[in-house]
Amino acid sequence: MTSSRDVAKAAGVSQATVSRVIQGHDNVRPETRDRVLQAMRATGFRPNAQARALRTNRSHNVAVVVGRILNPLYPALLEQLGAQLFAAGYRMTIWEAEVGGEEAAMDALSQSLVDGVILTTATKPTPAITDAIKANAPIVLINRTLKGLECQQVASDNYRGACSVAEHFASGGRKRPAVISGPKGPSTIEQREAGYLNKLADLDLRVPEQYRERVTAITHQTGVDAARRLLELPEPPDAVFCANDLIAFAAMSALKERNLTPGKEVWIAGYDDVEMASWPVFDLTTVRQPIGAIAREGTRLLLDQLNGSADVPRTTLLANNLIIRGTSHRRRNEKNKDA
Amino acid sequence: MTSSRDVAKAAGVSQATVSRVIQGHDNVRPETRDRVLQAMRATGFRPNAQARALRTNRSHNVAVVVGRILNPLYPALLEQLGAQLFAAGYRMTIWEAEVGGEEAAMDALSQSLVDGVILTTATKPTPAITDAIKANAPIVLINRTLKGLECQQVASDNYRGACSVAEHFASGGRKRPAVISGPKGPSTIEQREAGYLNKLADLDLRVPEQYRERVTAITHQTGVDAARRLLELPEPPDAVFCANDLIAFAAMSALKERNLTPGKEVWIAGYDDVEMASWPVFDLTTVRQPIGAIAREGTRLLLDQLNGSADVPRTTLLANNLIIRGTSHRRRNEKNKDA
DNA sequence: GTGAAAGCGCTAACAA
DNA sequence: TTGTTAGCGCTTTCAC
Repeated sequence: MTSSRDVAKAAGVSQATVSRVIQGHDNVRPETRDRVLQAMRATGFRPNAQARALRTNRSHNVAVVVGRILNPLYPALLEQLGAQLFAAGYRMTIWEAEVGGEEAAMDALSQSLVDGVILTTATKPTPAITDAIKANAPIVLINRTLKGLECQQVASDNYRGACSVAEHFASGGRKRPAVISGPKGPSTIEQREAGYLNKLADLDLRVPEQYRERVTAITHQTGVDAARRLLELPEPPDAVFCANDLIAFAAMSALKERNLTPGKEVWIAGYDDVEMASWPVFDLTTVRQPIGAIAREGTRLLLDQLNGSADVPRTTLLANNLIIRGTSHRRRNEKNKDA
Repeated sequence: MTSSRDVAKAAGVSQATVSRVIQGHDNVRPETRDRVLQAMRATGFRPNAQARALRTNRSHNVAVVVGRILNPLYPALLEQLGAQLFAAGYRMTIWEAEVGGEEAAMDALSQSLVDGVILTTATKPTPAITDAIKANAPIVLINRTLKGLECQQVASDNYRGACSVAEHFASGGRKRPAVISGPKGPSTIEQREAGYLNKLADLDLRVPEQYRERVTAITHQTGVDAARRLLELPEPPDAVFCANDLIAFAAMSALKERNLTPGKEVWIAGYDDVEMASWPVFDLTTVRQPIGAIAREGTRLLLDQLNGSADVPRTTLLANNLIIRGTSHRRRNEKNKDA
């Protein structure tokens, strides 16, 4: 490993000058700079990032904490986050919450391994989180929000997104709407459930207890089971809103078992608009989250904080879009009703 | 930020002793150790990982380079890799090859930012890769292999896996097998195609040119298009082997368009056995890759190299398993034929 | 415009 | 068992 000292020797300058060239300072005579660059190339020099990080107390590394990375929403989110951070000169390290990644990320923060943390799946304000935020550490919550936490939070408006599903069901003449919700905890799930049920109530559609299913873990199997329970009822629902697309796909499996066609006897709607939702086999009505915008805004807020230009902490909610596809169909003369 | 020096002062010992306690050396009197630990807690001390990394020249960080993270195979692979590395005391940074991540990861390696690199989607020996390997840098290729590269490589045996599909098709009485292959380059794709075609030839089943489709990018749409072209032929194939599960799902979409049932008129097989393949809606015959074993073996080889106990570079191929599901069905009396 | 010198927070000889 | 000391490779005053 050649160091800046070696380069200095080779170029016949001081090590400090090499450092200036590395950083692109303009107070170096062009001729000198060229000589140094030459020497760098000749020696195959690469500045040691650890040393720089130690000196500047900046690692240019951001930790992103995710939940089960197998949910296709997260890869999409990560891709966006990675691109945003990369563009800003940061690297992204990924930490899985399920295996203690959340605490580990906070640890990394206090060890100066990462400059900031983006939490995408925070479900409760653990001591690790609240302590760090109290210490004014650069932490941003995206996707899921947490009430009463004094930090920047960015999510999509899951409540209103779910409302739009309720309206869609109602305007489509659905009389027995049901819901398959997810685990208690994640704000996303809770708000979708609340938005859907409240809006339906506004529209004079009560959702009885037996039409309210809940999976405790988001897997295909649990989704299928929940949907089966609904379909086995004496009077099955004629529309099912699912906590997310994965559950909706599972519900479609359950319909298929009974030779029911989504969009005919039973309408189905999901949430997220993961890529698969648009595949012809699924053609799923769902609510699209502005993943790109969430990632962009979250990154921006974190970088602002790192640059000291932090705004006052607030929760930003971005608008969602109902995407109507084949699993729910409005009759033609109703098209104007819900403009 | 409190440093080890602060702790030393608080505990009334030298900074070196604090360092010993941090590292768990046993040549510290228990009483002294306790005093130091006490002081650590009191001051909220966290050792600075950058400083340690600079000193030891070990970052305990491994870069994993992936391709399009949206292919569900990669999240699964990453999850396994992350768990393995975490268990060994390493963190994982993820780099996307598509946005220059491969070069960037090599850069990070030469900057001592990461201790090693795991490439999951290497398609050709770029100068960055070959130079690094020539310099004996800790680099391991998994999933995709590269001929003639002097480093540890771990993959599943895609050639033989594809052979088993060919045998399955043949023993099921398929007469007009086709293939939808993927982009040229990735060893996985090429070997699947070769294994399938060669084995079919062995079995006296030639695959004519018009039965050999190829998508240039792995997306649902390109897969649908390729499958359509096959189905529009005067005499369409009665079995299609797809480069991976994503393409197979797309082929199923194309069948559905024409009201064909996968497993009846046309058999479909994929590759990877991503989670969705087992969903009732797909119920896809496919070849399961031993993702866990690949991750485990790849991690082991990298860590060996980091510990100086490196073996001679070789390419390890792990066995794959044909998973027969609903998109291909053998008649009962043929069940024994291909034991 | 350039160099000398101090030091980021830690590890690891070496001494005692 | 503990302390002293010398750096790891860089950035950043402060002189000149």
